[in-house]
Amino acid sequence: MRIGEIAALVGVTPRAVRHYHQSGLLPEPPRRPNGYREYGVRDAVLLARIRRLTELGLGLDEVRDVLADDEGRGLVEVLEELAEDLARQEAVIRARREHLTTLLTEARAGRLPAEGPVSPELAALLAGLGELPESPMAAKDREILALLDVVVPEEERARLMELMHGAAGSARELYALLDALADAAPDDPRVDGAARALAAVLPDGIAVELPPEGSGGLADSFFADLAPAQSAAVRRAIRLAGERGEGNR
Amino acid sequence: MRIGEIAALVGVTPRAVRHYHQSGLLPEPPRRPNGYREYGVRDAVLLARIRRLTELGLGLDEVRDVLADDEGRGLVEVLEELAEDLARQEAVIRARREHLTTLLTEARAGRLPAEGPVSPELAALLAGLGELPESPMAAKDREILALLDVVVPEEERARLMELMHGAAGSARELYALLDALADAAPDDPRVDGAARALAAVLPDGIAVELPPEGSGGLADSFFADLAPAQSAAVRRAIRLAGERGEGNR
DNA sequence: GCTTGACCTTGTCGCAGCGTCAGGGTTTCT
DNA sequence: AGAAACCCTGACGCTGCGACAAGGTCAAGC
Repeated sequence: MRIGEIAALVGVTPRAVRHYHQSGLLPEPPRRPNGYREYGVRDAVLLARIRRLTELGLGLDEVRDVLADDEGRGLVEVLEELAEDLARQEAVIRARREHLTTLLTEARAGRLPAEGPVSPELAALLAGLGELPESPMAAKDREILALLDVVVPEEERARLMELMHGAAGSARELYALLDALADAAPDDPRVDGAARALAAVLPDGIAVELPPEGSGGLADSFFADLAPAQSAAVRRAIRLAGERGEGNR
Repeated sequence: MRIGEIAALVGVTPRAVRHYHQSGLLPEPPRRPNGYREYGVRDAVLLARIRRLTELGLGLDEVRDVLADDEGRGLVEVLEELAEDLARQEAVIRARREHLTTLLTEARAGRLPAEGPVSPELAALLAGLGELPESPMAAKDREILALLDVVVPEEERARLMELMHGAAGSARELYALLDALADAAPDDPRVDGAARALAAVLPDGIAVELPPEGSGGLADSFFADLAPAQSAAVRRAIRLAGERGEGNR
């Protein structure tokens, strides 16, 4: 048989057969005078074995090991390992799939968050915020929330989103207050009002959960991303909430 | 933030971030005087989006498309496509896993066929053959059966194995008869007896199902792989069964 | 001042399992 | 005789980074 025949017979491509030769899985058969490879039954038998093993999901080097082993002792080990591997893979895929289907039903039912697919918790929060008037601050806030969604470890996500739900009611006014500060100076008289309003919805302990300022990292970048007056308002709000927390304790 | 910080924040490696730069997924941020990249909040937001999407299983170019699209229209399409893909993958993996677990229980229960993992049908047949005395012909037959197991399409496998089950009863004697011909000449008187015995268990129509001789391919290789007298016996057996089939019709 | 260690930079190779050219020769059918 | 269908070797491509190499930079401790 020539390479095309044996390949078709066993159900692989000629290229794959050559590849197996190259990687030493299948010995090179004798050549005809014209240089063509000439295969016999034992090659087909071996190739079929290779195919069965690769179809199970073994890598080529594992196949080589199993074939070399000659006695099924090693095979069982490899198969067990493979079974575990497949179990893991299936779990991953199923999780992805479930996530995906919920996302898809959400997306088809109404809107999907423009920030891309997010955790169910955050999706609920964003849906609760609903349709707010056009607001740069709101947009920024949604982005930050989506970022936190990735940053915060899963265990704490629920708690965090709980806190946010408390603030959701006054979201519209807070956004308006902060938007008004977009072009204001840091000592604008409206900064104080915005800070108080914001502090009212912040949880008491928030100051200690945040890394101190100036230590680099996300917090500083966050403030740098806001307009000066906005940044001042948020900073003051956090300080207020922090002092209130200490007073309570 | 420097690259290590943003990477840790979002939960990827610095290498991945650079890779996203290279492939245009994430714009290069400004550099500090020393050449370090300096990231801001918007980069983190974008990177988090990328991570969410890749975690769903999208490829990087799909991520790019989705991000460029800016409106979720394309996203839904991509997600649907991905969902189908995942469904297929899961099916494949589950099938593999089931096959694997049956194989493993078989292997642990007693023996697994030395030919490697085979279809359940063939496994049953081989188990039925049981422990035969040491026989080169038996070994060759098992190899050929394992080959056929891969060659024959799934629909016909059951039928084929049925036929083989009919012959399993007389397997021991047939192997002995053929083994005896290993070093015999093609005109050895024992060829005739072996041919008759073999023909008795062959199905009537077999001659027409086989490709004609000399047409190349598996059949010729098969005969070439046998000793001359063995090959003569098998050929004659097939002819006998064929004539008997015609006579009956 | 000097070293150490933890960062950062660019650039390159490697990986699994083949698919897919490119650039040639052979066989076979018409 | 020409076209179609095979075969050969050799080389690059693909995915999503990991893992070097061969440096520069910065903060801390001696």
